[in-house]
Amino acid sequence: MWLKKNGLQKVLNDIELPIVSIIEEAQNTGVLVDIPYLKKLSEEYHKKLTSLENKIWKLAGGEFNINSPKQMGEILFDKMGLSTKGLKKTAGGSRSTRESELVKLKGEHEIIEHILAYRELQKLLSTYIDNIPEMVGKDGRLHTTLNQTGTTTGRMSSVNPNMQNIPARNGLGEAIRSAFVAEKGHSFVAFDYSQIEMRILAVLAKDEKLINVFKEGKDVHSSVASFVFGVPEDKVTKDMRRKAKVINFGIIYGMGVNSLKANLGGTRREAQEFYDNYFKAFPKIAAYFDGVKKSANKKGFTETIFGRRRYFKGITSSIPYIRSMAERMAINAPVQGSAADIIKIAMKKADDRLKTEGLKDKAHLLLQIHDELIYEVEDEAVPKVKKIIKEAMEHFPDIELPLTVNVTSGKRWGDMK
DNA sequence: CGCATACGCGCC
DNA sequence: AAACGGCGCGTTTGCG
Repeated sequence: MWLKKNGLQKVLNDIELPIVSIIEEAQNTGVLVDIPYLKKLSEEYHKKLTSLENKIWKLAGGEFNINSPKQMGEILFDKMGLSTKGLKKTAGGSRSTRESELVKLKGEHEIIEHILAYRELQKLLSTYIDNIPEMVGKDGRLHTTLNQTGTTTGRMSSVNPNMQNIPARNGLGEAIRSAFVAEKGHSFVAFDYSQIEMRILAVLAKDEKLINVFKEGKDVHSSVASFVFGVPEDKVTKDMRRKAKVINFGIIYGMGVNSLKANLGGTRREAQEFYDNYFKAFPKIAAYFDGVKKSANKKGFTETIFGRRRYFKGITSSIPYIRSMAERMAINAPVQGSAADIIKIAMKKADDRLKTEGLKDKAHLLLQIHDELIYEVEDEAVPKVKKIIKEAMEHFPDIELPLTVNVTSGKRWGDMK
């Protein structure tokens, strides 16, 4: 009754319920882990960690707990007298020692680079390398728990361990991903939506310019740069594209002028001008954001394309900080949530296709990582599976622009092409 | 001793 | 490079 009243029956029936068993299967399947590989990595990294620890203690002129931000602040700013000018405070009012602040001190003392290197290794060892082997089951596979309704926006989450935040970016991260391997005679096949949140923004805002960028298969950052800077596409410089990328990325999080300035560098004026030019180039997006805020303020919730709601506290607050935060959440929720809806629907469609094609026992879903599905597939079935799952994920005839899926495969998660 | 926070940091 | 939106988790620290 309550669901019907809130118009969420379809979200439950058409999106969530059909994937309950699919998620359960993925959990039961698990991911095969190369434990000896992790043990070797652990030894290697622990050696480096110890060496860095000694170097840091030497430069600091004494031993302390490098893992303690409190002690780190006292050493750097009190004992060693490094400048705190322009450094951010933590939420609790202490001098922050997070990476973004420490890099500002790189020129002041060589200890900084060693601290950053230590932090990176410590994080990888404690969270992943030394932890994961203990969680691997008797079957040699790691079985995460995927929380289907773990977030306010509609995304899933993953716990014990969180398989959605396994390192991916830097060189060391790749080394960790390589610990996850496909069964003999199988490969990983990964399908990821390209720029899905920008595409959803284009759809939600009904912005023909942005919709056309995707219809024509153009590079979204270069195209947006061309519109915002008012130059032809072949005159878009590297720096223009970089700036457009920052604003494209920030816009779906409800970014304001201040955070744009912080992220672009330069003066407030320049940031304001760039910000204004963006919304001048995309007036439909400005109008859409305005409408979302107004509607959230009036109704107390936002909706995704498929009717999933998120309710907000603070959207009517008179405290600017509280209200701005709620407004940023309100801007982001339909975008992030619609993407979550789409991939959940795609999970069901992909599963149906595997069944009708008789491939259900040759391809198993392992993970969903927000805009990406990862399967383990029998080698001989890989080409067929690539084709049909890509099709299933891209087939959204009611969405008025193409949803593009990139496909990669490999024997190790850290080595996908 | 266990538990809750603060902090920092991994992912999309 | 970081991180406005969304998460989970390890370590430290302070408290009961």
